[in-house]
Amino acid sequence: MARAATTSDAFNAVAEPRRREILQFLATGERSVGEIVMRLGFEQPSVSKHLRVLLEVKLVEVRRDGRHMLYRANAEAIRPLHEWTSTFERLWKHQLLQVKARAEKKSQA
Amino acid sequence: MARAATTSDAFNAVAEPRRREILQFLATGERSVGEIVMRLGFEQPSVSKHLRVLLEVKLVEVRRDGRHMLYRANAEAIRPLHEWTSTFERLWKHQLLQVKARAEKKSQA
DNA sequence: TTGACATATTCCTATATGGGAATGTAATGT
DNA sequence: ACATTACATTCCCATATAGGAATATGTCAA
Repeated sequence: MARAATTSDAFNAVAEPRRREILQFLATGERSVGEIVMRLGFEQPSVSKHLRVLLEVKLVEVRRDGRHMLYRANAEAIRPLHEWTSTFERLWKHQLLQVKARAEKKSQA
Repeated sequence: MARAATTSDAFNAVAEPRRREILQFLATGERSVGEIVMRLGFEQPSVSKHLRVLLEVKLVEVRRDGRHMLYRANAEAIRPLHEWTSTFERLWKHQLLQVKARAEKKSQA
């Protein structure tokens, strides 16, 4: 088997850095494709293709306004990622304390 | 260009579901490859290969114990993901309230 | 040394990508 | 009807998988 499709879930969709940039820009509000192109400086077809992927996994939603397509982030679809990473929160806080403890022990010696 | 390498960063590495399963299992403590194989039921070479990817992006660390290789999660490497998703937290809370508000308005009508 | 155990690597292949370039489609103004 | 604006889609291609099978490497025990 090959790698899972980018459209298979939010995890795969946001693996692409440009899609993350687009999402973060959309987090500031509804934007047209042209505004995204202007702001991020990607090629227009590239932006459209990335938006399509984001749309398929419901990370964004669209509505038409004349000839403009207005995209907005659907934050709800990012929650699963947030929750998955949260299961490690306890762990990294713990690990940070250990690192600190070792550092302090060293500075004493 | 093709898709970015799975080893290019934590985002790409955790896009693969089996790697997420491995990481979550390792969050419960240090484990040998054999224990991971037993617990998750993947082929041993598959586990080794996934661990290699996780290792390259520093999502796990290893130490040898006799013929066993003991892997552990490095939670610190997951933090960037957590923080990225956190930037949308405000947004989804807001969006949830909107959904609720609409629902209540409807039930009144 | 030999064998058994634990893990890693290599080879193979089907498949999905992301960018570039070109083209298609939809909506508006005149 | 036609030109223009705003997006979307298609075609092409180099590249990186993930799994399966087989094999290599490393460690210990007798």
